[in-house]
Amino acid sequence: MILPIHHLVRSHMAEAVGRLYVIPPEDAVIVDMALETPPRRALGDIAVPIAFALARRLRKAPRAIAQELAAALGRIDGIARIEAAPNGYINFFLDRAKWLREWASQEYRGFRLRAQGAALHSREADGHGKVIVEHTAINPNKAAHIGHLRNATLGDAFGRLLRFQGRRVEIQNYIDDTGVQVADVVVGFRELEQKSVDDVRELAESPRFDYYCWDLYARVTEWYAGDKERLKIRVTTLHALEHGGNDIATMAAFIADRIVRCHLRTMARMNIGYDLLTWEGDILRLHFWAHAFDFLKKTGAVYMQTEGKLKGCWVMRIEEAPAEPGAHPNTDVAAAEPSDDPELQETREKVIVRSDGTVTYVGKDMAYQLWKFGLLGRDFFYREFERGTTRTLWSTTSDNGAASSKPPSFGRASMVCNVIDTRQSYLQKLVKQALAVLGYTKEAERSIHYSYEMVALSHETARELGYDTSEEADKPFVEVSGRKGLGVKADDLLDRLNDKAGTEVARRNPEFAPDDIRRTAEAIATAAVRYFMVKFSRGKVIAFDIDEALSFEGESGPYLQYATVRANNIFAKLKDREGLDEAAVTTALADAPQDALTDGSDDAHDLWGLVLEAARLDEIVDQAVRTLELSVVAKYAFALAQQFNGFYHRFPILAEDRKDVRLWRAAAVAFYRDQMTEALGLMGCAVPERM
RNA sequence: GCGCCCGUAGCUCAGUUGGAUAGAGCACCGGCCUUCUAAGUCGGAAGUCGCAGGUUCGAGUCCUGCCGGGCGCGCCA
Repeated sequence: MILPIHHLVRSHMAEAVGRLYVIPPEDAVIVDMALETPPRRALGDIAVPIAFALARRLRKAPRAIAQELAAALGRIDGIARIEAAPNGYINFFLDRAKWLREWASQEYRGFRLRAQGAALHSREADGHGKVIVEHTAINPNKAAHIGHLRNATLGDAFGRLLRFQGRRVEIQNYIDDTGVQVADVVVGFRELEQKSVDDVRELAESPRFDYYCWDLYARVTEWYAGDKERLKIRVTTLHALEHGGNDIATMAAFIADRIVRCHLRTMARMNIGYDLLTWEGDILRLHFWAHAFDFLKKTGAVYMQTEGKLKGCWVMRIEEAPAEPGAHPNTDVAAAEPSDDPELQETREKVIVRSDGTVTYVGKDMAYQLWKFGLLGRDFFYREFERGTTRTLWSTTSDNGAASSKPPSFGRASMVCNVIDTRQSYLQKLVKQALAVLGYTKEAERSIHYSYEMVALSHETARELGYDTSEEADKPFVEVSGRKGLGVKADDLLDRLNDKAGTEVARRNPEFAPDDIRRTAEAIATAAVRYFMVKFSRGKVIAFDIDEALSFEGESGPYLQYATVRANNIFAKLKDREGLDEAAVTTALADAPQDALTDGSDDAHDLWGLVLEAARLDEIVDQAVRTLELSVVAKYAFALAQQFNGFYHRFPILAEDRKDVRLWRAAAVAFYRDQMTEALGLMGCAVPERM
């Protein structure tokens, strides 16, 4: 695709700049050389604005520099022409026929796309090893809601992008099975419903056990609010849970297991899967924290506070944000000088171990993060949790007896991405800092908090769900609260989308069997949700509106699918009516005249424009990974689909009489279809055969 | 108080490491189905890019200050 060509252009430019102006390759002007895509094909395919950067240094007009460089570049294989634009850009025109022949060829399809990405990235020193992406991490005490869908969709897609780039990826789902939320549901069953472990087992056989717990959890929250004394029961439950070996712990373990299975089913509907479930209970039982604690104590990263409010706690000093060099001259002084204000002093210490000896949440997270990098010196045992058709889901275990003798290698990553909403930024920063304090600066750098904003509800949707929104009338959206049972359950949303898509599919395809309708509707529903979740930038609060999410029109997943199905239909018809398959089309390109691509007409530019845009997928993925911004993939795919639809309406293929024109158009569509399918795949969306 | 994020068309949002004429979707108005699926397409109307300075050949984008909104800063998780 386009990145290898970028590489080619870059290296030739660097050579020419070095030769003409005696500038070494490590100079910033060459290292930071930007490549752009000109706004119109008539202007070129790749633009280099380097003459602007050189203008000041050389005391010369950008235009003159561009002209000198363009002349100095000479011939480059795969580049048809190089032009200095009057405004100072250097524009490269690709050899259209050469590249389209290559990209549309059968050999280029499928695995070669990935192989190329892999080859490219092996050149990068960084990120050689495995990348762990942790996402989902839903408390296993109730059904998943739309907020969880945003997390899982982002995490899953991010993992797919990394794999596309040829990196090794391990997807982990962290299960907090010993936390307050699970304890609360246990309290609900025992105190509010007087249920035994066996009663709960029986109840879990009914469908949608997760929905049952959703309501129960909301009731428990209310029950606590009714009498604060009742919170003591939560504390004793929590202790029993952490201790293990009792009825409470048995019930909690059972609930967590069943709810996790519910979550896995929900996520499977979204094409989301995992490599490993990591259970907090296992971290506890295998004493990961004790090891991490020794480590932190030895290095002095945490120390016992002997006076003040935090007396008796093990604390970590919190580093103030380091001053940007030259940003604020005063900041360095302020940071270096210890404050005399005792209040301020205290805010700079974070409790890691409480005075009663129990470890805080962030402490456990530090131990977990150390394990992810293979720095803890301890490991879990592993067991198979579920065997799927394409991959086996593994789970940690602390029970050596239940462990598999030959598990794959987990952990020991060279980079770790934690997909967690932005409200946990502070804590994630602490985890990162702990690594740095321990001397693992490289690992600290490669601890990435993939943060994103929350999903709220639009006022209309909140009202539709029957919630009183008068309290938040002045806010632009209504916050989701799992505690109050407020929110849209993921499965409910998917059910509604399935129904709606099913109706539409049945209407358009009367010949479909019920099974075809169901399968197609599921693919459409999934694409609708997934696209909706990635199309916004991660830093934006989504005010979830049910009608907007249910829409199959405009900028939506189904639009992208539709624009791909159409392309496939062309080839289906070509084969049906004329027995002409894609391989025949692409081989015939070898000696087809190139006028349709290169005669300088608007039609030729439009044809090539579709091809070039489709070729940019690898560039877009690169940008998305670099900026942790998946919406660029969504926006790119949508724009590409729009471009194709415009092409589709203007340029017939089946009804085109000119043989060569027809061939080039078909080749362009084939390549577009491959790239679009790949792009949709990166977002976890399938392309139905018909829709 | 401190830290992070957001502010672009009526609404919801794009706008790449600063670069060629600020773009989409929805909603609104008007065309296009004997033609490769109208979940589509073409056209129209709609913007002091929150405000004020600054840096630059060039600022929606970078810097400073302010205004408005969100989130975080616990011996909760």
